[in-house]
Amino acid sequence: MTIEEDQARFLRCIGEPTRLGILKLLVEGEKCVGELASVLNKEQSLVSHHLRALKECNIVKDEQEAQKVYYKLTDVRLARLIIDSEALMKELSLCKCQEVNYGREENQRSGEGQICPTS
Amino acid sequence: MTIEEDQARFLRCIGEPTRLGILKLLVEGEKCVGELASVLNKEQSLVSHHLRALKECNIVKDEQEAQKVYYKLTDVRLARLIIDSEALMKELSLCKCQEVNYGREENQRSGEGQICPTS
DNA sequence: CGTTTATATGAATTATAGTTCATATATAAA
DNA sequence: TTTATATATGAACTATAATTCATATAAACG
Repeated sequence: MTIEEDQARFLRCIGEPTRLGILKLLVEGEKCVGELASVLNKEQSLVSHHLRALKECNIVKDEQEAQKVYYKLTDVRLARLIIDSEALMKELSLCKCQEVNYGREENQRSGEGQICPTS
Repeated sequence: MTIEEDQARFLRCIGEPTRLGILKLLVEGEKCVGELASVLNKEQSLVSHHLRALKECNIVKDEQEAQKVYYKLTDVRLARLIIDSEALMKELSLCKCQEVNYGREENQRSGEGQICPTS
């Protein structure tokens, strides 16, 4: 089991339309299953299946309160990931030819090709 | 076609083990197909298929140079996304019960539940 | 208790995606 | 102008995942 397999599972878990819908609602605050289903206009069982998938990836956690079960994000940084990836996706689909300053390996000058530019 | 569908496609495109392997190599600098295939120890045609998928999502772009075709990330921020999501995934899988300070909607006090805490 | 409300689950179906293999294309080199 | 090298492609196969439906569980309420 490689790190890429784990990371892929994690990203694919987030990368499903209905689950993204759920997660974006949970960014605003915790919600119960029925609430999610009705807002998203999806079947309760479908939402339940998706919540289970999210829970298995530790992306959400649940808490029972009377009959209802409330779900919330396990970590605030998930909200960032969701929001940032949406923004990035939008930009990339608009601008297919945005330049990146990595050089060919043999041509790299120092300072280029760094992963996290100080901005 | 909703924004969640687009975003899901984008995240799923990144969220595949071999493509993540490719992308992590491209974070270091551009590479040609054969180079990627040999480092990853995968068939050339498989890598080629995956590169096409990445290209269709505007995640990578290619540039021919003699017989070789070099691929690179379209945007530096993709490196950030890949690195940050790996870090987050690792933390979440270690710590399944990390608290997040969103309140139930009806219980939210001002300042809680904000998306991007100033940190 | 029986009934309503809320959620979960499993099996069956359908849809989507990854992989392999054979082969096509295209540039460069002999 | 044939041969070698590098990459792309399409079809067939296989694997994985999403959706639906029927039903199970479980708490609350009359």
